[in-house]
Amino acid sequence: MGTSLKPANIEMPAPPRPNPGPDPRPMPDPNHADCRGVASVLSRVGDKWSVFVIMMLSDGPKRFNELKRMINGISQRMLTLTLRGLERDGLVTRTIFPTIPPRVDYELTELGHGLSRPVEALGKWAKDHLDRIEAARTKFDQRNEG
Amino acid sequence: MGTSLKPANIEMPAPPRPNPGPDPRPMPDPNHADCRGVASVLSRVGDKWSVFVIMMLSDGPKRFNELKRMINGISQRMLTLTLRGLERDGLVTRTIFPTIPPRVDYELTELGHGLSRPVEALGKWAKDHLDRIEAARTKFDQRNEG
DNA sequence: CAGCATCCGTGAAGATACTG
DNA sequence: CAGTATCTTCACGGATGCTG
Repeated sequence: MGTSLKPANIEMPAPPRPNPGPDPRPMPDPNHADCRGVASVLSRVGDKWSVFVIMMLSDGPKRFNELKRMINGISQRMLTLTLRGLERDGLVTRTIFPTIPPRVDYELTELGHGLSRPVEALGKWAKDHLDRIEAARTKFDQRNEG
Repeated sequence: MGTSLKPANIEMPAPPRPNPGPDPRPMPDPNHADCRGVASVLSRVGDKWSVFVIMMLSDGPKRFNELKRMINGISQRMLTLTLRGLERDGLVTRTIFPTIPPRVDYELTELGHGLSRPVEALGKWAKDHLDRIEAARTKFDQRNEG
């Protein structure tokens, strides 16, 4: 199917872009291969439970139920899965003390602490601009709903 | 169901925590109310498509299909939803040019540009430590699978 | 206390087709 | 070109019960 290739009515001159030059952009990393991997790391950050756990652990090791209490709303299942994920990524260590009852401490690794910095920066930004974002949301919802 | 409250075998003295003091931690923000809102912002960052779009838009406005091409793998539906979400949060603007064929430009707002900075910091961290993380993953998987 | 196994409901995401 | 609408799928997450 030709899908019409009429030379008429094609690409409009419509809006004069401020930047029509020959690609003068910095483009820090056009490498598509990296994106995949980076995305997997970012998705971990996007996981709200992971972020909370990292936050909670940023000031020292914690026990399982200690974390569960602090986060307040997470199910045991999710906490387990979250911790496993973080452990898998080398972001937290899991230390078992063979006492009775058993005790397990979770602690951020060097890598985990490193991650906590940009995450906290992001969290700070989020906190600082939260009101503006929520305002935008309300406004948008009103427009779209009224 | 007493679940046993024998004074014996209770809380162990097991591991001498380096920090058993009366909570000398900084605790930047114990406010639980904020967490909810912050989480909603973080979840947006965690959404891989949102991050990609923000990245793509960080160097100037783009059209719908332009973004679709650049991201390569996103469905039209997801791109639409992602852009709607970003627009709702006041992170991107949507400008319609009533030409034929129609043209819509998406551009980061001031807020969106502000967000792109910590996001890129996070992306940089992810890229820098990607190999270490992937190594940890492989190692973990081997342990758990072998 | 810490954690796994299981079941099940919800909704997020892809594919496809149609409209302005 | 830039969407909307619909259908289907399936992974995420909660609840529950059991083990070491």
